[in-house]
Amino acid sequence: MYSFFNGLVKIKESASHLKPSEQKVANYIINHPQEILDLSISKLAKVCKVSEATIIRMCRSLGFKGFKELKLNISASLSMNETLNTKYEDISELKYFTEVKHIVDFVTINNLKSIENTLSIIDYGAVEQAINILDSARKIDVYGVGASGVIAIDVEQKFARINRWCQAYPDNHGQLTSAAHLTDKDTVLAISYSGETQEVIDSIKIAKQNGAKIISLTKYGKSRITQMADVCLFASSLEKSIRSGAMASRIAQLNIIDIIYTGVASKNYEEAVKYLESTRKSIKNRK
Amino acid sequence: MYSFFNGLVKIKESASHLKPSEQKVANYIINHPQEILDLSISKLAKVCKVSEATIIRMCRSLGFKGFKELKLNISASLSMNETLNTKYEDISELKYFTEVKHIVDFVTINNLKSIENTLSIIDYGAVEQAINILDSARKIDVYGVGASGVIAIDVEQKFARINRWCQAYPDNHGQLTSAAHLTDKDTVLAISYSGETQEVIDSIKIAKQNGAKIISLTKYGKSRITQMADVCLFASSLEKSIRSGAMASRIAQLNIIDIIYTGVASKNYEEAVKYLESTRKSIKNRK
DNA sequence: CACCTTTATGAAGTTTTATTACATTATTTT
DNA sequence: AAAATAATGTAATAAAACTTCATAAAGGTG
Repeated sequence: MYSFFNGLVKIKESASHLKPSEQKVANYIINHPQEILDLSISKLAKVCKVSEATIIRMCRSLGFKGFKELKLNISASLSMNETLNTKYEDISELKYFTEVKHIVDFVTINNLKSIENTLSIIDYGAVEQAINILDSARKIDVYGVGASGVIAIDVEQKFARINRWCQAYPDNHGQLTSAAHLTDKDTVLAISYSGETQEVIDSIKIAKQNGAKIISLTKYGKSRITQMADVCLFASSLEKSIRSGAMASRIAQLNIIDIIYTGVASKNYEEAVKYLESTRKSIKNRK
Repeated sequence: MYSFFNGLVKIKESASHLKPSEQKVANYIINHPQEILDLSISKLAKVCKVSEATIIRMCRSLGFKGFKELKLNISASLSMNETLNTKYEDISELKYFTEVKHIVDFVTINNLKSIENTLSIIDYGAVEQAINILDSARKIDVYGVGASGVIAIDVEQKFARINRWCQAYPDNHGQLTSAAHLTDKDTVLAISYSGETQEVIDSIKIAKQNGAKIISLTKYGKSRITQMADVCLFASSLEKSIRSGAMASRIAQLNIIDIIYTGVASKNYEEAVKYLESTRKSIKNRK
């Protein structure tokens, strides 16, 4: 059975155990993987200055049935890398699009990439801490204005489903009022892409004075909010242009929210399933 | 440059435009992509009961140089799917997780997949229509309750950035009131994952009576809302368990929202850039 | 250090696979 | 129903992959 185990990686790993002339071929492949796909054995033999038989032998040494299988594997490897490495830059600006399909690709790639990038900078320790803090909180306040306010509301809804006391405050007045009443048993989830939103900063200052724990969710990097937070969560910061208005970062932030929500729910598995089930039923009956 | 149109998708898309005997081959490939990689032209011809020449012609019709290129492409497609397909089924239920990393993977893969799946069922024509309708609307009403209400608010914020009159109504009362005032120059964007939310149905009924256009955003498939809508947009319906509470579909819906928003913004490129710029400035000054 | 053994490589031939050119059959049009 | 056009298949050709066997290089042994 054909396996997708990254052909190129396999070659790189095993190259040193090959015979000298086989190594010549392996190295050529490592350096020109894309080109190989267009080359026949005889041409490749010529470029590498080895015989065709050597190439076949190399394929076998690497565990492939033959040259064809090697090529298929390399093609698969390349596509896998490509999938994960698409040039994010190329598409981060709003353009004048002539085709709907281009818009779809533009937006979708941005969103997919932002989730992937967020994943690449994730700090598992911080996620775990955040989950624990939220899990043991008496009340969870969620602060965020503008686009982050939408996320805050999403958090409130999610935690409501598993019967947690969680309230979103998308406006400064509500934030300040609530922060004033918090205790050391409570937690604030502060959402701000820039990490510099004044309203949120003012509010968590008060929350902190009252002993509440602060969890921040911002773009990657130091900011006034991260400096005040007990635990910092980050969403991809690669989005360059607010001009694009695409706000892919928001989707990455939601992904993080989903993660910590799932973490809390899973820590209380039995209970969570029960609540989710009754939430589901009560929504269904409304129809 | 990265393209979503990997070999298999290309085949699926174009299969219907092929000549009958070529279709036989295309269908076989779609159903047994993995197997193709091990088959020679003559063997494939035999299984499909067509001539070898037909196969070559099909490859050309699909835009490949020949059979070899097609095979390489399929191999690449499969690996790409594999990269993103990792055990989707296995993880669609909330579990008791022992490792934070498992939670992160669980949630992230679900979210990535839901965007991907949404893309695979996208109807470009409908997207284009939706963009045109929204672009020319005097006022845009966005209806959605619960989780969809959060999305509705997101839409409002997005369109506000490019200076469109767009209002979210996450509650039934507001929806009904606004619907009563709509005209045939207006558009309603109706968001409901199930497509059966009573509040939304009631509201768009009134909007329709007043001549407003209806665009729906629901899970894939027929529903009461889609039947009333002029244009139907769909987000992946693969999410099996409401129990998971992960609501990956929401992220897929946001992706669709981003797409139509970007479409409208791009149709008015100069203007949009201007508004986005002034939005950015005014937010910045607040800090 | 000459001889043998083992290992590595290449040249030429064989088989398989892909592709082309042309013939035949079906389908449409007038 | 005949002519024109499109679709498909057959058989020949070209190209590629793979095998076999010969030869050369390296390494060890009496």
